[in-house]
Amino acid sequence: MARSKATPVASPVEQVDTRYLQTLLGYNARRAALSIIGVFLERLAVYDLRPVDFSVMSVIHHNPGVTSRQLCATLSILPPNLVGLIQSLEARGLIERQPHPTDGRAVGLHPTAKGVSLMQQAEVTAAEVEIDASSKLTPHQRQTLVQLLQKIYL
Amino acid sequence: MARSKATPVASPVEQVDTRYLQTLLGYNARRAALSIIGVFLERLAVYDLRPVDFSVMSVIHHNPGVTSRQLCATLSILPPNLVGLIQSLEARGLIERQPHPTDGRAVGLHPTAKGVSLMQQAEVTAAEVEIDASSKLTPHQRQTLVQLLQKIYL
DNA sequence: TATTGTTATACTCTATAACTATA
DNA sequence: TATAGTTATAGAGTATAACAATA
Repeated sequence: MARSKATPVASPVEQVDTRYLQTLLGYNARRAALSIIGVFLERLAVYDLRPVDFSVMSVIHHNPGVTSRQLCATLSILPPNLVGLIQSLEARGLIERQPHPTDGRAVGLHPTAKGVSLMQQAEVTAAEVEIDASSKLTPHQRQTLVQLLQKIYL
Repeated sequence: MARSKATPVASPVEQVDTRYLQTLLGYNARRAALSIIGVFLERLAVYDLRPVDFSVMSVIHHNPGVTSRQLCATLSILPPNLVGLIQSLEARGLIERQPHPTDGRAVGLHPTAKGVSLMQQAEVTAAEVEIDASSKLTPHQRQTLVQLLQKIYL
C-alpha cells in the first residue's frame, strides 16, 4: 500500500507538544515551585541560606524554643536529616540550644540576636523574591494562588 | 527585677506557628507539589512509573520521534541523567530507538504498542490522581490554579 | 514501653567533566 | 567548531535501622 499522506513515519519532531503535561496539576505545581525556588536560591545566597535553612530559621525565629521534633513535623524533615542543619546554624551563631523547660529529652531552639537580625533582612529579600518570581501575577492573583495551593496540602 | 508576665522566657512551644511561611508562594507551591506527587507516586506504582518516567513516556507518547535532547530541554533533565531512564524504558519494551531521519547524531524515540497501551491506562489514572489530590477544589478552581501556576514558570 | 535526639549508612536525585560520532 | 548521546563521577537530598537518655 502506497503512503497517501505527505508526512513520513519517521518525520522529525519540530516543536515538542507539551499540551498534555500542561493539563496536569502536579506537573504545573512542580515546575512553578522549581521556578520560584530557583530565584529564591540565587537571591538568598548572600545570606548563605538555602530554602531549607531559611525555612528552619524562620520557624525558630517565629517560634523561639521550638524543639527539633516539632521542626521535623512542621517542615516534613526526617530527624536524622535535621541534625546537620541545626549543628550548622548553631556553629554560625544563628541559633542557640537551651534545655527544654519541661522535657529533659528535648532541646529548645532559640534564635540569637545575630539570627534574628539575619532573618529580619532575609525576610525582606524573600518578600522581594515572591514578587519577582511571580511578576506576571497581580497581587490579587498571587493571593488567590496561595489560597488554592493551601487547599491542596493543608 | 521580678518577672511581671505569666509567661517565662523558656516556655515550651505548644503549637508551632507557621503563619509566616504560609504567606510565601514558594513554600506553598513546594508543599502542594510534594502533596500531589505523593499521591501520584502511590497510584502510578501499579504501572511501575515514577513521575519522571511518566513525564518522559508522556512526551514520547505525544511526540513520537522526539530526541533525547528535546526531551531534556522540555523536562529540564540533564542529558547524562536521561540516559538511564531511556535505557530502562527501552529494556521494558515501552519505547524503541530509531535512526533520526535527518540528523545522524540524534536518535528518535518512539513508543511501542505496549508503551502506547500502558500510557493510555496511566493517563486515565493520572486524571483520577488530579481530582483526588485536589479534592477540596472545584473544577473551576482547579482550572484557575493551573492557569496561575503556568504564569509563574512559562 | 514510648519518645527525643543522634549516629551510621544507603539510596535517590541532580550536577559536572570529558569522550565519540556526526553536523 | 558545535551538537547529540554517552560514560564516569561527584554532590545534594532523602530514607531506614539502631542506639543512649529521658518520659
